[in-house]
Amino acid sequence: MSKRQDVPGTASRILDVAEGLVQTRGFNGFSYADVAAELQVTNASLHYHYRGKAELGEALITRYTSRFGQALDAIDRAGDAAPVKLAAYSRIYADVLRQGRMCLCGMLAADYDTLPDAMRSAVVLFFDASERWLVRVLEQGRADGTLEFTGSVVEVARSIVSGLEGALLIARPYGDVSRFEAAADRLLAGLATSPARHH
Amino acid sequence: MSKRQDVPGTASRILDVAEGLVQTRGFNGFSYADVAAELQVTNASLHYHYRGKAELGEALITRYTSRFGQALDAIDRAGDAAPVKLAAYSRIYADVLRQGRMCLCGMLAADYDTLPDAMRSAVVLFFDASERWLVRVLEQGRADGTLEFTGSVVEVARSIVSGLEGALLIARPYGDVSRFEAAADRLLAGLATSPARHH
DNA sequence: TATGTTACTTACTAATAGGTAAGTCGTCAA
DNA sequence: TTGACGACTTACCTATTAGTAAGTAACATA
Repeated sequence: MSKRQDVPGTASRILDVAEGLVQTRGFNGFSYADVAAELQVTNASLHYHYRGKAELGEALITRYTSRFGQALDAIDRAGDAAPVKLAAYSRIYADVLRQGRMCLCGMLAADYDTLPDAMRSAVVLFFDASERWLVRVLEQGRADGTLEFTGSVVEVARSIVSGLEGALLIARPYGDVSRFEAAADRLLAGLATSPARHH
Repeated sequence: MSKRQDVPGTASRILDVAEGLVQTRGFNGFSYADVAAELQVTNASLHYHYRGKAELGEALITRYTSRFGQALDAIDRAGDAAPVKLAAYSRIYADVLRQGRMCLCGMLAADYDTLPDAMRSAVVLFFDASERWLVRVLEQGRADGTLEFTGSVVEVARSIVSGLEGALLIARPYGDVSRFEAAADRLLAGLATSPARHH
């Protein structure tokens, strides 16, 4: 019933290594051999767990999206005001950058033209899910007066996603987390009402 | 003294093709063979004009940066108000997207970890040049009252660069130029004072 | 104890990668 | 007209790519 070994299991350790490689080098910037070498298994062993690079890529996005969703759920459960939720959201990105990584799906957005169809759809689903969560937070914040903005909620949600992804993208060549933080803070500061005005 | 043929010349046609490939597929998503096939020359001919992929990449960034600089000079020569200049700046990005492309240096920012040193420096120079131009425009706009913003000019300039690059990045999976435009408009609308207030 | 099943390995393969050495062919200046 | 030069091509080469076929050792179940 349970796995023989409860050390993570090769399938998920393959995902761990591949995830890091995609987030730093892109989907066309790593090979099965890179993953195999780091795990000290053979190339063929990877093919046992994931039929091909396309399937590995799909599994990568699926797991990443589900973990991201869990992080968003955790933010929801904390039950803070909308501006605090948005700050927590941007902290997810900052943490990725602190590991010297790009957002997995941001990286794959750059590689989009070269991706197999199943991966393309999965990337879009990630951004859609992010957008839906942000829309809910923005609506909450506007309703309770903690957020203030012009234009549609969807447009604001999209500009947050693209603003944070862009800030990640540009911060990496400069190796400078504070560059990301400054951009993220500006982005979100433009939405929050001054604390005095709340309620 | 002048070229035998004034049809573009192979060296620059190589750059044209490679540029398109990098902007759509990334630096690790194309090969010398792809470029050679499209130009109907041999692989070895590319090596004659550019010693290796690293040198080709460098030439690509240098030309792109210089063309970008020319576009910025043209905006300056038009002598419009700062908000108009910023709109023209964002139009450069929109035009790239309309060709189904990512900004060359935005794409290379994603590939950054895999790039040779010379290419890395050149990418950073591109962003620095963009930032310097934006800083001048922002200072001009603040001085003449056409722009209004909190925080340092440099931070605003950086948030414009990363905001536009991110909007490009995310718009491509959706194949939707209007997604970019909406984000770009929001980004710049937050800086302009209402026309009535000018001077 | 036979029969699977899981998680691999060894030993390949064909295609593609970037790159090189040596030659060819037309043009041009002396 | 000769010889140098620019712009290539032919013919390689080696490493790496993703991927496969067949086997095996360890365990589990009946």
